[in-house]
Amino acid sequence: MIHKTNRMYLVEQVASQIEQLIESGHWPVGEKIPPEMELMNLFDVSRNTLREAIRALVHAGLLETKQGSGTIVRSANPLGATLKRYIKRSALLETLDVRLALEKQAAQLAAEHRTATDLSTLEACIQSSREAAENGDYEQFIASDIRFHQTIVQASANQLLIDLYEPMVEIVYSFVQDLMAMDAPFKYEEELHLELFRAIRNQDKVEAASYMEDYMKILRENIMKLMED
Amino acid sequence: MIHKTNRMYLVEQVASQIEQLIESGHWPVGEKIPPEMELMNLFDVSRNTLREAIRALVHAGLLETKQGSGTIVRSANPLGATLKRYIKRSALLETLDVRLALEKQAAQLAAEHRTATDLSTLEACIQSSREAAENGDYEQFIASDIRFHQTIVQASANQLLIDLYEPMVEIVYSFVQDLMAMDAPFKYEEELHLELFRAIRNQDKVEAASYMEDYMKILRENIMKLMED
DNA sequence: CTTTTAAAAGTTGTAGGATGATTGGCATAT
DNA sequence: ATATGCCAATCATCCTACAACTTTTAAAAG
Repeated sequence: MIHKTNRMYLVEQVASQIEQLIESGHWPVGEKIPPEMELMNLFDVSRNTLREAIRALVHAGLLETKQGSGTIVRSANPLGATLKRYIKRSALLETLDVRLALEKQAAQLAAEHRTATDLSTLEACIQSSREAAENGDYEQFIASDIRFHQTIVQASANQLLIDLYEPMVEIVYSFVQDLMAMDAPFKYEEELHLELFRAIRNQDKVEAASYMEDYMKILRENIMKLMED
Repeated sequence: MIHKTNRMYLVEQVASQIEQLIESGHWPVGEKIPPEMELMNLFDVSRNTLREAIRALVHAGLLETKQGSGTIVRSANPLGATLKRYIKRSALLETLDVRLALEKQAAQLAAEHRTATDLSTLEACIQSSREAAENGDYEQFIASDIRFHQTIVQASANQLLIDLYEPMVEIVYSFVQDLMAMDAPFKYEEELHLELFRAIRNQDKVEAASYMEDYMKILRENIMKLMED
């Protein structure tokens, strides 16, 4: 059996080399990459070929071009941009269900793998959320609540789970923020967060999942209430 | 507050128009799209601009170009290709945990929303799996098992969940298929599948989730056993 | 008439050059 | 020191040409 000469076109070669440079950190996020002229010489391709490769990565969310200025690395995670665009067009309630699925699993895994650092971060978030709720500070409240949940997902030590969760929670909270801007009342479910924290600390998977489900149920109800306006 | 004039470059305009044509089904999956010359006239852009747009969609997995032949629509789901590439590079056990998360949630939602058609499809899959297991027919066994689980996810009626699950299960089963090709013994957990089916039919969310978890545990153990070689 | 072969047309891949649009920095003038 | 205008750098778009590959067509051979 002779393999079909799976020819790799120049554009693909260049694109995957650039991708490699980004993911390996040789071209750090936020920094400018060399101008087209240099890259043409570096990869020894024409301008068209190079630009097609760059355009592909721009569309994928890895790069960002600014006419007259240059091209910068926007992200090192190819999944983020695509997922975010997709989730943005999905129904909020569907997104919430998926978030529940991921975060419930994350809570169970976190109960297994949580480190001392994770636990202290979680405690700090709860503290910060309480203060923000008392002061009526929306922004700080949302920020520390996000960090609490992100910490749980991070503690799961499952990179795929982390990468899927990240864009999802961004979208959900941007909705929430829009809604809250209309001066809606909000209440911090401190006891629930504390119970969840304790379950993870005590490595009790079942309890952790259960409290997470309770929290999501309340969040869902709150969002639906807010959406009625 | 003056908004930054978010200028939309030609390439992006063309790319998003093509995306639209694909997602709306005007350019069906598997069919050829018009050649570059026609598209240049259609969108009134130069060949370079058009090609950059097409290249972006090729990289995203929506299109596929074949030199000398033409360009065909490869997929109407922008998420699929990116996710698949990503999952392929993830650890199998991490992927399994995420799959468990999604499918457990799917089972609960399916218990709520399942239709009569879903139920009969599920029954047919169980029947087909049993026959395949008795005859030792690997391919049919895997095919009908996949269809069983896909049907559950479809029955959840959550499009985001479906789109996330699809590439995941493909990767997992391609692993399984590779492993099974080495003449490994396999056993069909019929009773478990039946219980899961009954729970969904009876709209018992808790039972459905529980049986799904049991199944995933067994699948995980089997895969780990196979991977030891 | 059928099959084989070769030419031609069609299509995407790559190259190179030219011009327009935007940005950022530099030098000049106030 | 600040403001203005000029200039260079950089990306965006367009154009033409040729190469590589595929499909179709037509001619040639049997």
